[in-house]
Amino acid sequence: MTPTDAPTTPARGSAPLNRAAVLAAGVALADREGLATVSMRRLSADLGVVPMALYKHVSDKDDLIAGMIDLVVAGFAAPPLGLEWREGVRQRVLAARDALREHPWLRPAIEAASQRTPAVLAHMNAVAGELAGGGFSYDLVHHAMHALGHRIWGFSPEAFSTRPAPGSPAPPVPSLEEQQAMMGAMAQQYPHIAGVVIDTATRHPLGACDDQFEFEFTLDLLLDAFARLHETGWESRAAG
Amino acid sequence: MTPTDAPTTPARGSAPLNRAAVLAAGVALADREGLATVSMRRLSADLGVVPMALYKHVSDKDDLIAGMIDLVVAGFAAPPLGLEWREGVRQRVLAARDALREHPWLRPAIEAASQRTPAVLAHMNAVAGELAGGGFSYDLVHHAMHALGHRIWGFSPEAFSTRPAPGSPAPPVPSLEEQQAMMGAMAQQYPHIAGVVIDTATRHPLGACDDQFEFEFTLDLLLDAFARLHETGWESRAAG
DNA sequence: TCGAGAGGTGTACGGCGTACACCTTGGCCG
DNA sequence: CGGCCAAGGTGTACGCCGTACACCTCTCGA
Repeated sequence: MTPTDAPTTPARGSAPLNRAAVLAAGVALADREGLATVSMRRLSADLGVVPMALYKHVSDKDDLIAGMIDLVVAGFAAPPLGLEWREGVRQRVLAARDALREHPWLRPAIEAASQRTPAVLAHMNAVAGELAGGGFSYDLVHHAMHALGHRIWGFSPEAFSTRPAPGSPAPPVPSLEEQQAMMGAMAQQYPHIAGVVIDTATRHPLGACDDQFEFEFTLDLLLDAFARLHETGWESRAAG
Repeated sequence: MTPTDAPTTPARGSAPLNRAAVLAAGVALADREGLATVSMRRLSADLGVVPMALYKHVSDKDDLIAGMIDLVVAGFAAPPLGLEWREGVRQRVLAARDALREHPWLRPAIEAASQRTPAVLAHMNAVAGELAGGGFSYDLVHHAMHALGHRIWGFSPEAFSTRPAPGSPAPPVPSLEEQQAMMGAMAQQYPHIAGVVIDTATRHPLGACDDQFEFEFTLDLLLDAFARLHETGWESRAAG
C-alpha cells in the first residue's frame, strides 16, 4: 500500500450514494442488459459497493423495482393543459407507450409488481381526468379506462384490487376508519380515480367491479369497429 | 431396514414418469401455489423424485414452462364449426380468457416466454381463420388480430419477431432455403397466419410490420367508439 | 470533545438451475 | 439363457441469488 492510498472505505467517485442514484443505476442497468440481470449483487458492483450497501437505500428488491418503475413513469411526457379530451388522452397514452418502448423491461416489471405505485396511480388519474374534463360521466370514464388499460400498459391493471402474490401471508384487514381515511386521502390526490370508485359504488352496492363485463364491453367495441371497417372496404394502404 | 424394504430405487406409485406427467404436475403446482413456486426442486419433490430426474423429460426449466403453457392452451374450448365470424371470434377469445382466469399464472408465463409455442400459434391461427372465413381481407385480419391481441392474452404477442431475451447469444441466422422451407411448413399448418404474412409482404416490401400504426389503429378505434357512446348518453346500468 | 447515527462491510444461510458422473433395471438379441 | 445397452433415477458440486445480522468508520451537531 502506498501512502497515498484511499481511506479504509474504497474511494467512490464522490457523494456517498442515495436512493435516487441507486434507482437511476437500476434503470440504466435494466435498459442496458435487461431486467433479469438487475440483481442486488450486480447492481451493487456497478455502483462500486458491496451488495448489502444497497439495503441502506432500498428496503428489498421489490422496493428497488418499484422505485425504478416510479422513476420512469413519473417522467412520462405530459401534454399541455386545455387540450380537447380526445387529444389529451391520445397524447398521454402515446407518451406512456414511448416510455415503454424506450424501457422494454418496464411492462413486465409493472405486470409483475403486486402493488400500483404512486406515479402509476398519478398517470391513471391524469388519463381519467382528461376524459372527465371532456364531460364524460364517471361511468363511461370507468369503462373507457378499462378499455384503454391494455393500450396504456399492454395489460389491464386493476388500480385497487391487488392479487396477493400467491403464497404470501394475508395482509391485515384495515378497519372501517382506516378505509375511510384512505379514501379521503385518495380523493385528494387522485380525484378522478375517486370519482370512478364512487360512481361504481352507487351502481354496484356490493362493491365489485364486473370484470367479465369490462372485458366484453371492450371486445364488443372492437368487434363493432371491425364490422364497420369491413363493410366499408377499409384497407391500410394500397397493395403493392 | 426390514427384509420387506423396497428396492434401491424408492417405490414410485407405478409407471416411471414421463413428459406429460411432469407437465401436468407443473400445471397443478402452478394452479395451487403460483408460478413462482414452480422450481425444478419443488416440482421434483411433488413427484417423489430427485431434481435432476426431471431433466430426463424436459430439457430445462424454459422447456418445462413452455410445455405447461402448451398443455393449457391446447385445451382451449373450440366453438362449433360454421359459426358466423363474429360469434366464432367471440367464443374463441372468451374461451382463452376463461382459461387465463382458471390458470392465473398463464398470462405472465406467456408474457415471459421468448418463443410462441405450437398450441399458441394454432390458437392465433384459428382466430384469424374465423375472420378470414367471414370474408375479411387478410389486411383487415392482420390489423384486427393486433387489436384483439390484447384481448386474447391481455397483451399483444408478436407471432414471429421474438425479442432475443437480452444477454443471450444471437441465434444462428437461417439460410434463405431454410426460411422458405419454414414458410412452406407454416403455410400448411397455419394458413391464416401465412395469409397475413403474405399480404403484409406485398404491402410493405421491406417486411416490417408497422407497430406504431397498429397501436394507433386500435387506439383510434376505441376512441371513436367512446365518442359515440358519449354522444348517445350510454350508461352501463341505472345508477343506485 | 464526544457521542450518535448514517452508511459501507463481511460473513453466512438457504434456495435456485443445472453440469457431470454414476448406478439400476427392464427388455432385446445372440 | 446370458449379456448388453439404453432409459431413467441418483448424488455431488458449482456458482448464482436475496438478505439477516453483527460490525466498523466516518461526519456532524452539541
